[in-house]
Amino acid sequence: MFRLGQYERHIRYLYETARAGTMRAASERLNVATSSVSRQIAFLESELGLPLIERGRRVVKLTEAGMLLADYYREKVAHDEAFISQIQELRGNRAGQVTLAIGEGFIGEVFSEILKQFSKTHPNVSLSVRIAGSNEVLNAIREDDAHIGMVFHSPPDPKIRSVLTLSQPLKLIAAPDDPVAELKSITLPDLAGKRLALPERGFRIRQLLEPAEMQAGEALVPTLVTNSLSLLKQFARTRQGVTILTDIVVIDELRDGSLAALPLDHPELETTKTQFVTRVGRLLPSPVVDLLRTIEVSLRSFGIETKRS
Amino acid sequence: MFRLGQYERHIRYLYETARAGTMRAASERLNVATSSVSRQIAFLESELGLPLIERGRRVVKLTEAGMLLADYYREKVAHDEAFISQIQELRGNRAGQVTLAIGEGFIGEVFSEILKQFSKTHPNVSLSVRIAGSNEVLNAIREDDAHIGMVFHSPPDPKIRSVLTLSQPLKLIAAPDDPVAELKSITLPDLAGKRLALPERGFRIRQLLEPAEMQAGEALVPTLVTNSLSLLKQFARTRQGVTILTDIVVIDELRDGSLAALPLDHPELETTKTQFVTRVGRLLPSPVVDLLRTIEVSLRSFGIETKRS
DNA sequence: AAGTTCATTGCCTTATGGACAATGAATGGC
DNA sequence: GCCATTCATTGTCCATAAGGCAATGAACTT
Repeated sequence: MFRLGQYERHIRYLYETARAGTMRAASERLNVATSSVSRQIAFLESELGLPLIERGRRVVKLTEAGMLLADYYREKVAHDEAFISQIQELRGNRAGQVTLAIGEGFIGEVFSEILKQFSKTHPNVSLSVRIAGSNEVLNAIREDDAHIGMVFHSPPDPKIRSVLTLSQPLKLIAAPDDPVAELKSITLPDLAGKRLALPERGFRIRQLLEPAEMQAGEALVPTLVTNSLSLLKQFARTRQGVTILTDIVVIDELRDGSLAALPLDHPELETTKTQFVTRVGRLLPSPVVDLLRTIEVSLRSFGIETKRS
Repeated sequence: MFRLGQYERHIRYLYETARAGTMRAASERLNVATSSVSRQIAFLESELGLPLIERGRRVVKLTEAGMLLADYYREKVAHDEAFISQIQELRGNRAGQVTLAIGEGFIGEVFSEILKQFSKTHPNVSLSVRIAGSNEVLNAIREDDAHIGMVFHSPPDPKIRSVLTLSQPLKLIAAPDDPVAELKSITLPDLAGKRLALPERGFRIRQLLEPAEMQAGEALVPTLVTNSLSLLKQFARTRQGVTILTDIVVIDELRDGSLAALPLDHPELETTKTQFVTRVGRLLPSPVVDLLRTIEVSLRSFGIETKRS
């Protein structure tokens, strides 16, 4: 099959010859010998099986086929330029795409504030945010379907690297006027009599609670089990009972005082983390690095401690 | 100054590598040694000063810059193709290749008649027709694997341009001597008692029916579910029951009287379209444009309304 | 007709792409 | 957790296409 791409040089020589009027002038502008120009054009003609210039005159004139080629070349140059300017933008980090995969419950005012801020400083970067369960998030990271993942206490994984860690102990979440909200902290056995809402088994929170229950010899008996984190919040806010979540999930409510949080007195539950993760060995485009930095700075400014890792 | 044209080969290798998944596979398709592919890509990266592929994984994945290059290359190839067809025309023989990607169910006597007609007027153009599901069709268009796609009611997509639209309301299809065939039109609730055959979930027809069912408060309970449209037709023709399709799928049977169609009385289902689509911004080789015109004219002569768009 | 001004051709040089083989790195099977 | 595969990279050598130079040829000027 005929590959036009092989002939870029040939076509350029033809084009310059047409512009300059003679091969000699073209060869000067191109900084090559006239013989080269002549040869390349002749070769192109033989490949196409069509004459491209009308010979035997003082100034070179293109045939119809030659003009088609010239038009083609002009467009190609324009196309190339457009592409190069895209690359330039990319070099300057001015453009690109960043995809995030975020565990449920992390989106809220704080998070959208962060994204808003990033969009302001990187107007040409398009952001894509996908909400998913922990395992889906990790999978998206492993498969490079997302640059950054945000998950709660992900288990170590040879393909996953944690780049930013927030200490996010599990806490008891209650309405501010609930009597327990007065306490400094609370233990699992203390929860025995309380009405409790928990996420479904399969949520990482449950997976962390279970061994702790075993250890404390106290099985938690939830009144409500749901896969909706906002239902859990509502359960507590409307004083139906209490629930167990982390700060960042209820940060909006903590700030406006519609919910209160108190530490759970249990070593395993106080050391849980929320992590921003990427794939091990993945080269991150610079806008992604910028976003990570933005996240770090913003969280700090919201009073949330972060740790690089 | 940086001349992109010098790197046609390099970019092609990169592109094929991305398509094939590994350099090795690409090198086979390109009929060169893997080492060449590796070298050319590495060289291109050093010239651009940007990484193009993410190393150290089983299947090669392009970086952002790599994707830009792939897009660039696709367009370049399309551009080249268009140019070559111009040259062919100049030579006098209208030759070339046109590839179609067609949703299942659209092939029938009418369609093969159209192709036959086109072949007669363009004896040197080779036609390639690929039958596929809606999503595959759209993908083939996005990747320039096909010039023209034919799909049923495709959702808007920034890379897809609809060039020809046929109004193709969903209709109830029944045998002509089935009592329902006497009606002027029918509503979804009217179907309650009927034996019904439907395509599998995942077919666009089902995706359109579902919201309509919700809206009508009437879930359709199919007797038969299949991924074979001809089985659906047969189901109706042999009086086992009725099905839901569009005119063009059963146009042969409507014309010879072995099936009847009546409108479904539902706003969403009466406005569905069948579309001929191309990639946005693709410069179409002239035989492709000719084929589109042939399609338009032929459909008209078969009494099917078309609308350019 | 002679002198310019180009284009073409022959011959040699050089740079680039490619083949092949060895080495390294990562993955999947058992 | 180790071994076998499967790729990718690197070194060495070779073929070839493009370029330089010089000689030749063709067309236009005066």
